[in-house]
Amino acid sequence: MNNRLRVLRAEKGWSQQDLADRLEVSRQSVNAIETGKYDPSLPLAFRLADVFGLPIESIFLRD
Amino acid sequence: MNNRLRVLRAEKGWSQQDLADRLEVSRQSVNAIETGKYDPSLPLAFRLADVFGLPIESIFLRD
DNA sequence: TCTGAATGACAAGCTCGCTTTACATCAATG
DNA sequence: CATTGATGTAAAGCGAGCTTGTCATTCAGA
Repeated sequence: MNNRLRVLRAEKGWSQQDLADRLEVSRQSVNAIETGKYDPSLPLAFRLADVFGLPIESIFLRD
Repeated sequence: MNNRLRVLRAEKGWSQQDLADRLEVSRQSVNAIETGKYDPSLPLAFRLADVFGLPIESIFLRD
């Protein structure tokens, strides 16, 4: 799964730690997801959608 | 996470095995997700969205 | 009745998602 | 320089997601 997290986070001007705090996960988790090490769980994907105010399908892309 | 899988599957007239085949997962996984034992991974949630032709957010509900 | 399809559930085992802790690199700023 | 903030990465550990295999129950139909 490809994702647009890095771009979306940059648009908000947030550090990985800022985003991690909003999501209530560790900074390493944010980093691992951004760098494509693994996909987030479904609940975490929903929290990302909420934080960015976007549907899940516009943050994560099939492929 | 609450989900509407049981209803959606019934609308299609599919057995758990039918849905499992389309998703390429085991019948036990479909059953476990329907009965709320755990949430699907994000890639599997995308496959469910594709199979039902619906956005993820209309299949899985925050809660 | 008997059989087969559908469902629910359990166990063991593997990998993935996430944690904490820790260390290294790089850029900017004093 | 020395420091600080942001980022990348790694290791160990735990629970979640998914597998195969198996068994029990229910219900429709020959």
